[in-house]
Amino acid sequence: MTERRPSSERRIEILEAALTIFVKKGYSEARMDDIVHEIGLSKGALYHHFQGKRDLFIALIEHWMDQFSPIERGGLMRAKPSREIILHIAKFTAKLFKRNPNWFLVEPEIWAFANRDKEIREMASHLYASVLNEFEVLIKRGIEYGEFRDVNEAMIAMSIMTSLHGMIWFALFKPSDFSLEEYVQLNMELILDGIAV
Amino acid sequence: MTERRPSSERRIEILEAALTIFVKKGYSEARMDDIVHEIGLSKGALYHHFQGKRDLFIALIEHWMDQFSPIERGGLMRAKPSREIILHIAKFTAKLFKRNPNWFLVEPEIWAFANRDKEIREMASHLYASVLNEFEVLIKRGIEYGEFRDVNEAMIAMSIMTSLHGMIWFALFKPSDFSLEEYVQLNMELILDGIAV
DNA sequence: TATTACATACCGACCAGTCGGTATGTAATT
DNA sequence: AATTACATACCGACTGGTCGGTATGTAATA
Repeated sequence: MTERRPSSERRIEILEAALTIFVKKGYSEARMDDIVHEIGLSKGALYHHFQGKRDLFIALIEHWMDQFSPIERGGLMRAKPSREIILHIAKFTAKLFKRNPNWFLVEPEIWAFANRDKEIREMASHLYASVLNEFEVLIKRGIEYGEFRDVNEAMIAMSIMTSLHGMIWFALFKPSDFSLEEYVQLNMELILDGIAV
Repeated sequence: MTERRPSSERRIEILEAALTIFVKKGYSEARMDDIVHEIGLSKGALYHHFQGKRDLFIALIEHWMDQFSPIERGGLMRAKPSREIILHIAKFTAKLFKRNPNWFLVEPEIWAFANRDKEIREMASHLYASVLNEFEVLIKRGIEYGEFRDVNEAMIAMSIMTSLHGMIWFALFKPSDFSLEEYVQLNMELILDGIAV
């Protein structure tokens, strides 16, 4: 029998295994047995910690959203110009991606699920809204301080988020022309230069 | 019994039904019976025209890629500046999206499949490479004619494609701040202004 | 000794794919 | 213009493996 561990720890371990499997095979093709096998646990154990597959996936999304909260705090240095903060967030995100691509590669899976599940769609909507809002605030601030032109901040926030999402496409189809960091960096500068006064 | 129709017609009818179902439920959750039910056909008929589910999906991707070939010819007016052509393609794409969102909403499904199926990944890679190439050519041309600064054309091409992909996110999470057309238009102008001399 | 963390054996709904058969063409032969 | 021969389009009951979930047990821990 596997070493016993407190539920709080084991849950996280399961969630991480689930992430790996869900990314590799996709939600529907992922087997509960695969996940359990990944950590040498039993099905009974899995169902002891989670109610079922959907429940596990929702827990995973919650866990996933927590992992991204550091980004929200990426704007620690409130003193600096918005441009610097946004570039920092972008660089930080790219680094995060390099270290753990799976956190990003689940996203299409979440999208797909959101498309047919209202609750999950609302969860995702909520997250994206808060990310967008953070960028909007930064841009608004930049406009007020005469750093940016008087642009539509919601639009620019979306452009930024879309660019960051481009990383996922990048990871899937691996274009060889340039590196991920270059892409994020240059793309972000393109946007920021575009709205500079 | 359903009216008999030549294979060429019936295949397309099935592919269109498959598109609807795959978008609504996702590949794995889509049932062959769902597809067949959509057009009032029998399972036997479906398996007469296609070898299986995966085969059907591959055929769908091929059909899907054909639908996008007009985009490649969106740059008919070779005389005009690249900026105009690119804006035109973007507008055209947005219009296409409005008219038939399903053609775009399968894309996450294709991505997800590409992630676990080499053949499909290569098909998708090939398409994206050709789309990227078209934009690259346009940008290179713009640089040569002194329309754009001396930028990395591969990078900008990716920025453009990423922005267009943002439409999918848009359709899924429907932000209320502005319309799809506005997003595409403004986003594209942002990029093009950014690389203008 | 009650509870928590796990294991094992098992269930049964579900669904891709099969297959024997029918119906409707179409083109050569008489 | 029948008749024969073959091809294409379609039907739907059936099956067999798969996999999410459950029932029941046991060992560790508090």
